[in-house]
Amino acid sequence: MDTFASIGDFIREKREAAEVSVRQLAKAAGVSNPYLSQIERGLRKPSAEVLQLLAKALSVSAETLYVRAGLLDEDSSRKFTAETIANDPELNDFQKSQLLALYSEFLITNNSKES
Amino acid sequence: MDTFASIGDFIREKREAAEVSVRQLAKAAGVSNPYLSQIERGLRKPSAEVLQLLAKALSVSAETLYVRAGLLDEDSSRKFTAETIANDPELNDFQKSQLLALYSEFLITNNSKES
DNA sequence: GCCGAGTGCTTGCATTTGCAAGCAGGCGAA
DNA sequence: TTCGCCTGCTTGCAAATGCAAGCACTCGGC
Repeated sequence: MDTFASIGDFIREKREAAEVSVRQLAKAAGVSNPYLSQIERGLRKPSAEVLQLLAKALSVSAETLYVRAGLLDEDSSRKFTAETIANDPELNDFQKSQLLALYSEFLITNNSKES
Repeated sequence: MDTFASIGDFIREKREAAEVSVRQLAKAAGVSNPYLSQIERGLRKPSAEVLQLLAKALSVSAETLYVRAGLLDEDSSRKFTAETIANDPELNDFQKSQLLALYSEFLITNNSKES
C-alpha cells in the first residue's frame, strides 16, 4: 500500500464528495491547482503543512490526513498515555501529577496481577 | 514565536536530557548528524517524516513534536488525552473510567476557575 | 462557427530538504 | 608530543516540493 497514493485518492474522494473542482479546492487551501492535481494522482508527496491546509479547506481534521499519509499511527496515542497527560495544556502541574500517579498505580496493580 | 526554531530547541533539550550526542541521536533516528544539528539550530525545517523518526528515537510521541512544530493544534491534544486513556490497552475499563472521571473533573474545575 | 469560462493536467524552474565529505576542536592514553 | 576517538558544525550538491505559465479539452451562449 503506497501511503501517498492513498492520501491522494482520499483527497480526491473528499473533493468530489464536496463537489468542488481542483481549482476551487486549491484556491480554498492556498496551494497551486497543478500541484493539487499531482498530489491527487500520487505524483507528489505533500508536506504536512500542505496536508494541514487541505484538511482545513476540506473540513476534515489534519490528524485524519496525517494518519492516511502515514504520518501518525492510530496506535501511537495508545502508547504514550503518560506523556499525553504530561503535555496536556488544560491541566496544571498538580493535576498532571495526580493523574500520572493514579495511572502509575493502575499499571503497578495490573503488572502485579499478571505476575 | 518561530515554530521551527522552537522544535529545534525542544529536540535539543530532549536529546541533552537523554545525554546523547548529536551523532548518537542522528544514528538512532536514521538521519544525518549535520542535518540534525541544523534542525536543532533552526536552520532547517524538518519534514513530518523526519520528526516522526526523531520522535521514535527520543521516545516521545510524534504528536508532541507535531504540536511543537505547528503541524497539529493543541486543541487536538486535549481530545487525545481522553482518547489516549480510553484506548490504553494497559488499563481495564474500570481504571479507564476512573482516570477519565478525574480528568473531566479537572477540566471542569479549570474551566469554572477561568469563568 | 467563435468566444468565454470552466476543467484537469504538463512543464520548466526556484527554493527547500536531507545528505556525504570533511573541518576544527576537545580529551585521554601512550 | 602524537594519535585515535569523540564532538558539533560547514559546505556543496542531488533530489524533492510547490509554483507560474500555459496547453488541450468541454460546454453553453450568441
